[in-house]
Amino acid sequence: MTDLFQGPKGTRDFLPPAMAVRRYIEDAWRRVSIRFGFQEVDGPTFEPLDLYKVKSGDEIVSQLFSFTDRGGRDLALRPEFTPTLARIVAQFGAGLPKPIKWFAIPRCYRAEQPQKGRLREFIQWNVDFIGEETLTADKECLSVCAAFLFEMGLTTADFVIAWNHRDLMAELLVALGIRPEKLNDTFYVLDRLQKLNPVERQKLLQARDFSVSEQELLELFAVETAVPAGGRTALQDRLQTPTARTAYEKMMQLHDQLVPPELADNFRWDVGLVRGLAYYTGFVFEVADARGENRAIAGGGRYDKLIELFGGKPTPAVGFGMGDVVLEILLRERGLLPEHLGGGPDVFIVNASDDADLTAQWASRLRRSTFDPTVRKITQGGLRVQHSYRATKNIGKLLQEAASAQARFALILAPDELSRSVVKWRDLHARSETELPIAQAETLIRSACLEKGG
RNA sequence: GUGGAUAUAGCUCAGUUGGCAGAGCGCGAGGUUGUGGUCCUCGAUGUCGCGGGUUCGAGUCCCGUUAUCCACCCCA
Repeated sequence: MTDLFQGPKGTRDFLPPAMAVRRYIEDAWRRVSIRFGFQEVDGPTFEPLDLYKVKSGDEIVSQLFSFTDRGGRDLALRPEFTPTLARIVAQFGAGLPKPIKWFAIPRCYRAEQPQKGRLREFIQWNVDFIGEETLTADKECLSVCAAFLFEMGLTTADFVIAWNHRDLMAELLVALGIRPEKLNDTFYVLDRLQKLNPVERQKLLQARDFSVSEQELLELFAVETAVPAGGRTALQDRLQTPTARTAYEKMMQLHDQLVPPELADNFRWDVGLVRGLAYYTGFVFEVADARGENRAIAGGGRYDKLIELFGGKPTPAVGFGMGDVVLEILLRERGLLPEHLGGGPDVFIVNASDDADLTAQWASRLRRSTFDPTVRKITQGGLRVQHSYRATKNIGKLLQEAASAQARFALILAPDELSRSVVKWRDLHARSETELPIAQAETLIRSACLEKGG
């Protein structure tokens, strides 16, 4: 015990129940992506270190797991997928039909301090819409994201989507009196103002050297974030110049153009939303727990310059990522993880006869699938078959094992029936039983399993 | 990186002023010569996270260390 190795800090072991949950989530990601016409891709788990240094931002770079190979090349485990995607598109995009609609389910790595919802190794669903500069692409990303959340049983009461637009926001801020050279500081401050109390806010604003009128304006933003469309607010009262009014109007128009109808109630312009990734160019969004209890569920935005930065043709792109860790916590908290994920076998063989070989014979017959070479497809799938590895012929005990394995049917091989050339076929859910003539048993069993929703 | 809490069986945990290492669940074998998650009996598994100190004696007190959880920073 004391000498056992433990998994590295911030990693997980997936025993069968945990693996079943992971598969449940990944399958849904894949299913929804494909339904919207996205195709799955993947890339290497590690990349040149410089790929992330160029444009991901200091925060990401400080969390990289990096190493040097024997040829002296600096490499890093991928902390996110977007740079890999942009690299691939920069290299191969020219020959691909546009738009490119891709999704990926990569494992990613960040060397940060593990905590609730944040680990050092996680799985992140990525959906990217590349080569389309109109809002159609942004909207479709929002719709895919929402469709998945609904698919898992979440409702508009469970999550909110906050959005912002960096360029329009900059325009608005300048029009409202922020000095252009203070824009970066302003974004930095806006991102955290709402989480601070008035005294802390004051300190932060003074530390960043804002003028009195700038401080007053930012204080307003701090109090009034996530402005609902249409409502008259203190911010609207500040729109005294035509340019300010225009900038604000553009923002509101964008809101109306972006919002998917099914999300009207929980789609909000959030002046405090900036997002740390340095490659985002305009529209950005983040999906949050409506109860405010968890970390961001998903986040994304436009990165129109990243592909050309990696040497590709100028290509507009928008996408988002969703991590498995927070999502699983959220689904668990809301009671939305089904029980018995993974399911049990179709047939559990209970062999109470003296012939131990019978178990293997029946198992191999039922497991067999039929491959048709002319259509290059499996035309009849093999059944999922299990049996006991214990010596006992106690039918009660063996049925108990069948039940705890979540089997749907039990095939009972016992001396009395075998001497009459029949087997017993028990429906473990209905607790009903019939006899099948051995000669037709395989056919009857296959159709029974198929009927039961196989 | 910084702070707080925690660490005892596979899991969840109890363990009194320092005095023989415990329960429940799970796991294994059996109880009825052939029918279910129940019941009964029996069984295995521990250097009490690791290292040091105090003491006649440490799971218990002290110091260090590692890991986990929570929070900060930031975000999937």
